[in-house]
Amino acid sequence: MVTIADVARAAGVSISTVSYVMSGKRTISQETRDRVAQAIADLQYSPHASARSLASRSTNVIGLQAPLRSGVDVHVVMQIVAGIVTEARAHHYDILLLTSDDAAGLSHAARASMVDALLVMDIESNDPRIQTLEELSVPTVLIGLPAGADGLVCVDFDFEAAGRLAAERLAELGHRRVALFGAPAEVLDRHTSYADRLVRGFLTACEELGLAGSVHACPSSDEAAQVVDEVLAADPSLTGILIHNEGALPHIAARLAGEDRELGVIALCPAEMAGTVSGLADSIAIPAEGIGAAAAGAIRALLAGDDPGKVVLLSPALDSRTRADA
Amino acid sequence: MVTIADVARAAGVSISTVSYVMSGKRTISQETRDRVAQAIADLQYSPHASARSLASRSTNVIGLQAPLRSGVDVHVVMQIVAGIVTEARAHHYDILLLTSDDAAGLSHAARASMVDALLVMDIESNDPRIQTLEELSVPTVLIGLPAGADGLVCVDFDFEAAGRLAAERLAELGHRRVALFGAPAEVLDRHTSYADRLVRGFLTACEELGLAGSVHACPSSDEAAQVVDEVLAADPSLTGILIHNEGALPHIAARLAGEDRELGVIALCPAEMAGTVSGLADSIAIPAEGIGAAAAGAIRALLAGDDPGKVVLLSPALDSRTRADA
DNA sequence: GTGAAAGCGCTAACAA
DNA sequence: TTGTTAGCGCTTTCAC
Repeated sequence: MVTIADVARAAGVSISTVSYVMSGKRTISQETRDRVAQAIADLQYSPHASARSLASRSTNVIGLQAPLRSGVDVHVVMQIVAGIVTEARAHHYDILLLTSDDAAGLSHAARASMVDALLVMDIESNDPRIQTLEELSVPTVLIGLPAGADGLVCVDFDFEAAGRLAAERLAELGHRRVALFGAPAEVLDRHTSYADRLVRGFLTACEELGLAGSVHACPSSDEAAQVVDEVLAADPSLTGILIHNEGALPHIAARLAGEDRELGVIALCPAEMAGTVSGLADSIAIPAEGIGAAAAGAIRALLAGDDPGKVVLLSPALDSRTRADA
Repeated sequence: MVTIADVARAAGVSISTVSYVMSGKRTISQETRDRVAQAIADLQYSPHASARSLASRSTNVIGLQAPLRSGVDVHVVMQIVAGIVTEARAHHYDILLLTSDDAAGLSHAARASMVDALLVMDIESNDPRIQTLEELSVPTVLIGLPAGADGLVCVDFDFEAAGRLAAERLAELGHRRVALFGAPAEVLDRHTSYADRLVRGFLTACEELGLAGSVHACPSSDEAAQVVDEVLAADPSLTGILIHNEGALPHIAARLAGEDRELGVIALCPAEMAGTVSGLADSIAIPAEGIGAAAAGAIRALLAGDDPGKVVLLSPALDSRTRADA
């Protein structure tokens, strides 16, 4: 293993000079700087991360708690993580994927000084991890918007506005009876933040607009088609539909393609995924990668002492498609 | 921040005693052990990870390079990662998600002593990272099976055997002209290890069995249906089909449901995903989580000085479904 | 069965 | 502009 002392010796300088060349915290003559840089390159030196963080009291690592299972849309999760990773790399941060999904995992990472900050996904409206996080005094960003988001920075797509937007669009298209085919029951039941907010926005807007709106949990498989069948059968004048379920989307779309009545179908999903399906009147893109980037950006701001804002919500937009299909 | 010195003081013992209580590397009287444990609990002490790894020369962290974009099946990737994470946690390892996807990222993590071992996914048949890894002298496991897997441990599902198995099954069902609808062109073009091996196993077996076999890249969207249309149109006596493309699977299955000829369709995908689709004669499960667990297990063996075996391949199995549908 | 103390490789005063 | 050195919090020899 090559240490800073090896580099110093090779360059004929002291170890602090090497350290200062790397950090730039001191003015160094061009000549020594070159010699040190050369030695570093020659020896393929990388400073020992642990030694550095022990001395500097910072790790350049962000702890990430991400949902790896459950009924979550994997595409969305992956893209959010990709956004986090990209933004993190751009600023020389690494991501520690916490292997525990509870509050204890978070406080352990924090207390053991494994991370400079925490990024927590899959937030529920009343998330048990929040109290722990607030006591922890580690810079923290939540992806989601819990009920009592008191002390913590929250970043997310504005699902509530998206629900509203969809309802308005369906009303505009002339639909009076509308339905949201949403997340699996397990996700709704545990009051996952985004699902809760989408439902709230959708139903509130329906009420304001005088629409008859309903919400239906859907399994993320072709069984979703059965749910759709039942709902359509129960209400022959239901014509407006919002779909928010990655796994169910292709199956629901296929099912609706065979329907007689004049439907208006809006999908809420990543943009590429909307392109995968035909028969949509409209879609609202979930900017998954943007969520991740915004969250990582908020962490950076926090660590830099800047104010990222208490709540950062990415606005939804219609992506009207004038396709001839379906 | 609470340090080992705080614990020692609270328990009325020396620092080294606290350390030995935690590591168990020395016999300690029951009484002192209890006092120390009590102090640790009272103070909510977690040893400083960097200090520990600086002194002990090990991090308890595994570096993971995972594919976050491209045409890869996200479900499979997520499940593999979940398997890794679960197995890692069970043995008190954490996962550092490397934010760079090239060889430089790997060698940096290794040289900076950020990790005890490396786990590399999305291996290509001739992967440029392999040489770097071999020079690195860090315990490494690849998920995939590159051409010159000389010095490194490889773990994966046996895609070659799966291709063979599918061909045999199709032959057994009486099909003489068969097709593999596989990964997107980009994945095949860069010779991703699993795609390469599946094709090889499938075509080799076809030849041995006297089947006319063909391979077709498929986009992971409903455009896959067009590929299927063309292939079926071009060969009216093609009846045996193997599908290996998560995104395309529902669309291809839907397309095939409307076909007149007597088809035999096999899907190669995670088991839950197969349950999502109707019209399958058979399926072969990709034990994604098992792959991750096996890979993490191999890392453990490596770190423990045991021999995980040079190549660990999980065997495929048919999951015949006697469904009445389709 | 327990302590004292020498590092691990680095950063950041302090000194020049 | 550069060097010397005291820690950072832990593990692990020695020593008892």
